[in-house]
Amino acid sequence: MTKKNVTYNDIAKYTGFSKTTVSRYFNNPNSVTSENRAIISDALNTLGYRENKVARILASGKTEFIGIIVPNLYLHFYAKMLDTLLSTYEKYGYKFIVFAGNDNKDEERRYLSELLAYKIEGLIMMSHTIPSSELARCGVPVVGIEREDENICSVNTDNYMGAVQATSLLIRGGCDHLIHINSDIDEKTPAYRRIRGFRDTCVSHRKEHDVTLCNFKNSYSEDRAELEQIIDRLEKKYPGRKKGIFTSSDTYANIILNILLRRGKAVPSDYMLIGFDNSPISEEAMIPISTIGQQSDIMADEAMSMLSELMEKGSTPAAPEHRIITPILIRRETTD
Amino acid sequence: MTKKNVTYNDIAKYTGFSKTTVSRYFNNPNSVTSENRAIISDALNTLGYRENKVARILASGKTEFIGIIVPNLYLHFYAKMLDTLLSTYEKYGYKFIVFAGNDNKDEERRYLSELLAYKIEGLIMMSHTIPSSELARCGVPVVGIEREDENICSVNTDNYMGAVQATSLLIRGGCDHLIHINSDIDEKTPAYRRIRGFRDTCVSHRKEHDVTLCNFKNSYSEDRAELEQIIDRLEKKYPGRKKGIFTSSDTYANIILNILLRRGKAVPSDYMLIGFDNSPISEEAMIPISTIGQQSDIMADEAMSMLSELMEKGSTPAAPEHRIITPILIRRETTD
DNA sequence: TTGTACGCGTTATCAC
DNA sequence: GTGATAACGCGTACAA
Repeated sequence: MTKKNVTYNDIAKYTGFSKTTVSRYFNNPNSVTSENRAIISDALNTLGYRENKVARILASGKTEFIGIIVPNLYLHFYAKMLDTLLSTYEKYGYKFIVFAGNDNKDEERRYLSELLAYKIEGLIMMSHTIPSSELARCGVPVVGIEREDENICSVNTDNYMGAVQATSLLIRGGCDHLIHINSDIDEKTPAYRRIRGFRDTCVSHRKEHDVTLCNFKNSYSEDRAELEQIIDRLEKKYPGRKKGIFTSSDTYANIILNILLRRGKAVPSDYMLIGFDNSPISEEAMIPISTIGQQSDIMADEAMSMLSELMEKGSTPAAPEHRIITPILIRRETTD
Repeated sequence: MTKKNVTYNDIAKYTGFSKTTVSRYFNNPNSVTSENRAIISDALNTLGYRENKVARILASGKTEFIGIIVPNLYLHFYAKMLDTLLSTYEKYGYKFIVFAGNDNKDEERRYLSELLAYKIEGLIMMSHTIPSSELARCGVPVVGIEREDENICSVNTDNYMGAVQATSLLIRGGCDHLIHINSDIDEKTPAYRRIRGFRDTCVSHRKEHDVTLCNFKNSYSEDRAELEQIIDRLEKKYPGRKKGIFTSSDTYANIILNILLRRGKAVPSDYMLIGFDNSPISEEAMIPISTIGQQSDIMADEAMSMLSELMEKGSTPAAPEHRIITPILIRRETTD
């Protein structure tokens, strides 16, 4: 945009061919003599041509844009997910316009309409604020990841199974009392199934258990203070019993681990501990923390393959398809 | 794109106005009667008009696109930086097309040319593979963040000052022997100045010191193994001396902390420890780790204000401007 | 194999 | 305040 843009027209004039031939040089090279291809190629170089995909979009109707809205990128899960999604460029060729909507519904609506104005061909939605009923009406294929997905296609971790695996591991480890700590989430979010998986497993094994829902602030000191109180209560209420704690995120598991170690508790003999996400902290903790690993590479790939299918078809499916990815149990030192 | 797109033409026919008036409704509303505005507004709703910015780009020449290439998003620094950059949408209105180039020069070149094809108005470059000499010739304003920046504008942390602060803290803490651990980086990268800052501070205080450059793999187990050996050597070489370790990243500081605690060393009395980045791990570690905090919010804002200035002017400045952001010393329990 | 003519949806420049 | 008309850069029938 600095100087004048070189266009097909310039190349055409310079070479004596028509714009059409220049266009064909790019889109259907075989229909141009190899000699003429060389001539055009030279002209492109000497004139310093730069392709303009914006014009191509207008003519062809294909933008090759996919919109992504993430809640944030300081939580490792979203960062990792976005990283993996961006890497699919090599395979699918779609370009990504990315927004981070910090849990603000109106902002995210603006992001969405901005994306639609740029004629994205598909949307990958990881934020929670806009209900799927609304997303389903936006006119482009949408795939949700780990969010409420009643009316849209989605890719989710098998949260229920993840919780079952985690809880079973604690039971096998000989814990007398099981605790699940989660934030106070909506029943419609996929992560809610972790609570169900925990409860069901405890019940079917006739294990004493608690579910504690907290109002986490995503601030280390505040969340730590809250978890300190929870540990206090547990110590008082169930003294001497071997406890197994399953948290909804590795971050909380790590905070609890730090609290326990500072109090001189033995992990895993007094307390067993398992988190969720396989985020770096789980591996880097003082005692490496067992966790449930979401397979973000597979999830990203499924999301993209699903989305590209939807974009091919053009029509939205009658019933939204939900793909469930089984998580992986990662056993480390807090349970073994 | 699902059905037929509603365009200005449709609105014009429906209302009896011309396309021009419809355009003015959006771009210069005051030049249209409020009654006619109402009529157009109704038509837009009933026909279900959706603006098409791609067409606007072609006509106006302004894409409002900024390209971002990050090396990856699993390192917290990049994720946080991207998060903050994306948030500037509220202030500047630019949309971001994002690529993650995994340290592959040819891939990143393709990303760059793809971005140029979409007529980005500016580029924010956080990857290291493409030399700034090449970036300077790409035809759009470029701002680099924490990378080699000889020929481009940039925003960097004052790495030298950060290292001076960190080293001084260790010295004030009474350490006898100082160690700096870094990866084997190029002298041209901003982070190299951490090494200089460490050395200069040690020399001016006449402190015994070592600089150890490692070949880190970004794998916990491998890096931990390497750091174990380094601690072994230190223990043998300088037994009984109080050691102060300054690492180039919080991740390494945390690994070292874990190693030391497992070996029964006392932190901060036997060893003092300070990292770099103020990443979550520094706060979440068993003993909260002192660190040098890069002010990523300020850096992102400077990068954007700089880039928007460059984009306004249109011309590249004769000499690239380098903005330096002073980092913040964060004192936690590994030094106090 | 190559060229002509038109369309994509908007903005800009004139007129009125 | 409003309307023709020509760009913007490229793709694509259709014709040659």
